Order: sequence, then C-alpha cells, then structure tokens
Amino acid sequence: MAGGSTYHHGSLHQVLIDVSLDLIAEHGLEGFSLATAAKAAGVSVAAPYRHFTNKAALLGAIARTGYAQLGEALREAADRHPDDPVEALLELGSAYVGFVIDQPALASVMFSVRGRAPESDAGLAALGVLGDVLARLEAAGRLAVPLDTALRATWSLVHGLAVLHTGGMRTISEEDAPLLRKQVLRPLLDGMLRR
Amino acid sequence: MAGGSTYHHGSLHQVLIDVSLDLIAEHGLEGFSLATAAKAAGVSVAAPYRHFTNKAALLGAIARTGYAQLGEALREAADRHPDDPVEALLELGSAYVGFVIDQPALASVMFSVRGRAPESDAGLAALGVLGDVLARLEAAGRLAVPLDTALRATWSLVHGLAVLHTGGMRTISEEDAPLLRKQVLRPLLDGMLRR
DNA sequence: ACCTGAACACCGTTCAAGT
DNA sequence: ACCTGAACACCGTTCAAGT
Repeated sequence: MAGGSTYHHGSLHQVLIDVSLDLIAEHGLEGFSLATAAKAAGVSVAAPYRHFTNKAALLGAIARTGYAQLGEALREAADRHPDDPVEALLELGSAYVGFVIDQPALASVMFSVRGRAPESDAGLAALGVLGDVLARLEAAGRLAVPLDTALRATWSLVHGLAVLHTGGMRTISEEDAPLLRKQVLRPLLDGMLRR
Repeated sequence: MAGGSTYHHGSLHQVLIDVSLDLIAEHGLEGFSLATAAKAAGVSVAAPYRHFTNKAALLGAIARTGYAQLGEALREAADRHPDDPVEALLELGSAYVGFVIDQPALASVMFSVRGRAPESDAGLAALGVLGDVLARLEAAGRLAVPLDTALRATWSLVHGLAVLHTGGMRTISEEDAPLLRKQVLRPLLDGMLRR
C-alpha cells in the first residue's frame, strides 16, 4: 500500500496487445485465448474486460495498430518515388507483400474475419496511400481503367499474393522481392496502364 | 430392434458435412462448433468422433469436397474455350471468383487456416486446371513470364478478388461479372502475355 | 477502461459402456 | 470409421467484492 504500488500498472491495455501478438506468433490465431493472454500478462482472466469489451475488441485493437503500421510502411514506400507514380505503385505492392510476410501474426489478425479492419480509419488511411498514387496516374492520363477499379484490382493482387503466402502457399517469397516486382507486379499492373 | 433400425443410419459422415455447411452459412466459421453440428444431426457430441478424428478433420473433409467442386467448375469454364487459351484463362478467373461468391460458407472453410487444402489432391487438381491452360499459352509462345510465376500471379489475383469480397470488401460483385472480366482480369492478365 | 475470485454456459475430446 | 452418457480441461463472459 505504501508508495508506488504496481497493482494498477496502468498499461494493461498495451501489455495485452503485445502479449497477444507473441502468443499468436507462437500458437496461431486459432490457438489464441484471452485466458492465456491474461495469464501471460500476469492478471486474472477477468481483468482484460476492464480494457476491452471482449476478445473480438482486443483483436480489433490489434488489427487497427496493424493497419496504422501498414499505412506508414506504404506511405514510406510511395514517398521513395515522388515523381514516378509507376515506380511508386510497384514499390507499394512490394511493401504490402513484404509487410504481411514480415509480420504474419499481425497480418493474420488484420485479415481475419468479418469486417475486422479496412473499415477502420487506419485501414482506410492505408488504402488511401494506394488511392493517392493511382490518382496521380489518372491525372497523368495513364490509367486504362476507372480509378476505383484500379484500386480494387491492385489491392486484390497484392492481397492475394500476401494471403496465399501466409497460408503456406509458397508464392513469391522474401528473397524473391525483385522477382516479385519484375515478373508479377510490373507485368500485371502494367496491363492496367496506358503506355 | 426389429427390422430396419435407423439407430446406425450409416450416413452420419455425410450428414455432418451437410449440417456443418448449413451452420457455417448461418453463424460463420467462428461460431461453428462440433457440438451444435452433432445436435443438428441428432446424435450425441461424441458421435462425430467415430467418423472424423477431430473437428479439424471434419473441416478438412469439407474443404476437400469444396476443392473438388471448384476443380469441376474450373474445368467446365476452361472447356468452354478449348481452342482459345486466353479466353479460357479469363473464363477460369471469372469462375474462381464466382465460385467463392456463390458459396461463401464453403469457401471460408477452404481458405481458412494452416494448410487446410491446396495440399490435398483435390486442391492440386483444381490448380492443375489453371496450370493446363497456362501450359497451352506457354506452348503457343504467349507467356511473358515463367509458367509457375504466371500460375502464382493468376491465382493470387483471383484469390485476392475473391477473398476481399468474402471479407466484406465490395470488390467486384456478382452483377459485375462482365466488368470483372473487362476491367480487371483482361487488362491485368494481358500484362503477363506476349502479344 | 482497476483487479480478483468465483461462477456459468459452452466447447473439444476421451472413455467406459451399451446396441 | 457405431452410438450414448458422463467426465475433464479449457475458454469467454459476468458479477459481486476488494484495493
């Protein structure tokens, strides 16, 4: 009772997120339980309910941080080619696939289940980076299809690559990043562009 | 005891598969339990274990039937254009997306979790149809990238379209099948082809 | 957005026992 | 690839009670 008790450590919210990602990395999303997360955080099974309304809310919070990180990664990638939107688009695709491959646990939460995330602000912001690059292409008269179609097509392609990889399908792997660009992203996305 | 007792009805295996798909369609894969499937089939919770080693095995069996159906659908699609592999490829892509959109419960099982299915014979057979069409394109000197790269790229694109749609993202929907072909599949897959 | 302990309903799985 | 009933461990969630 005297002095700085750690009884309320005040950061359980974040601790639960961190600990959950570790557990999901180790046992997969299926094998993840709120009970083990609570135990790993050193609190009772009921404690998480002070910070998240339920298990789905915890996973939703994790997904939102994931989309924030993804958005940052995509923005950095796009900014690497401020005056060449075609290169920026390829960089974006590589970054998307790379993010998912580098953070499979986080990605599994982001991409799991019903409307988990792209509907969140962070999810929309991440997509917005792609939309901006495509808008630049459209402004330059280089889009051969409507902008929103281009967005969905691009997103689908990189999402499919990432998801099949995560699911154990050896699509194009980390070491093959240049191959991914040259043999997949460049030819397919080129098809969407006017020369 | 006399005559045709239905006590052992002998088809519990199939009944469980059917009933499970109904339940998954209604409550999603998350909300699906072996216990409710057993109840819906009119047997005790332990009965399914005579037919499937565990819940994962039941879902695996469902996934395999799904891949068999998908393979059939893809074969039919490809056969619609026996002498035009480019058209066959587009038809294949449409069929893949259409299958997932038409059977979301089945697709959610097929595409869930760890190595559920493409490793199965049925899964490989389904992919084989795509491989055959691409091999015809290669033989005609029309592939601009290696065959296995083309396979993974094509699969990724249609899988991404399907998966984002299932996840609630309005990609290109049922009514937009011609749009899907003209504005997504044709331009992007064209990029993979030599003219 | 405080944490614990106890409780409840539900689920996956096993096992002895019954046809 | 027989089915049931009972049991166990585990999990999500709630709630009264404690700091």
